[in-house]
Amino acid sequence: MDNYQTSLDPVFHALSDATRRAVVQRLTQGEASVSQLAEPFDMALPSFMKHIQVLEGAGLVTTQKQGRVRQCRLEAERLAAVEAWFSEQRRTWQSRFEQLDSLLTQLQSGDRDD
Amino acid sequence: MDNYQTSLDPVFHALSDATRRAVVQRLTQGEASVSQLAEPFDMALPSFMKHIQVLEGAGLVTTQKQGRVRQCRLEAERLAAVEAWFSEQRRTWQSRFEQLDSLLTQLQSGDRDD
DNA sequence: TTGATAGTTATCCATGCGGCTAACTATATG
DNA sequence: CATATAGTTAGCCGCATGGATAACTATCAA
Repeated sequence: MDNYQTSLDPVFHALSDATRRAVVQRLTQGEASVSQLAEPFDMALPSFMKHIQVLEGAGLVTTQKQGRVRQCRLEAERLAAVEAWFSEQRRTWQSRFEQLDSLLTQLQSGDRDD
Repeated sequence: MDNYQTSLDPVFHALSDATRRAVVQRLTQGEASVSQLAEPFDMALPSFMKHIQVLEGAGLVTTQKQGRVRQCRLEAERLAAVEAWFSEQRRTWQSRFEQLDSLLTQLQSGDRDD
């Protein structure tokens, strides 16, 4: 229950690069081959391949070779796992915020004791 | 509208480290000084300070010096901005998924034409 | 079978990152 | 004033990252 936190390291790292985020974004629309994914980027193929490998290592993308073509697809559950981390943070932060808010309301109503 | 994507780089990078995520998590509960934040970690202070600086550089945390103490607080809007990126991805992915689903349903109903 | 296509492997390079120590500044406090 | 406390600054180190090129393998098409 705490352990999954550790595995977030590579996922966040994978998403910390604009090229890789663009690839993820592209893959939300459906599968694509490596060269299809690489096409928009002014980058040598081996360099681009590293990005794919980082995404794959993070579990955000899975790939499969069909003939000489490697198809890539998004692992949406992994994205969802990261979203869950944010929800958790927001939950704590919001509950504190609401406590502060109600405290402030109390203080204000106590102020005007005319 | 596309530009904010670029600024996500440092935020994701900041969150790609377990120490920094733990700091964020701690700060959801309220402000804290640098040494209070550093206490759980077996790390020299200057090393820890770098983490705070990374978080600050990403806009996830703001700090303010009161006397010799530096207070840190979470910038929740920044967290929310990242959450928004995920929602965007999920939105695209889900709509594609629903299309595939309805397509599949159509094919199945076409199958049993007895 | 001869190309062209799609990746892969190997190697190199500059820069950045996450840790450290040592030495310093500035503020409380006895 | 003297000393402890809370950060800060500077510099070092090893390793990872993101880019490149060159040369290779494997598959598809004419």
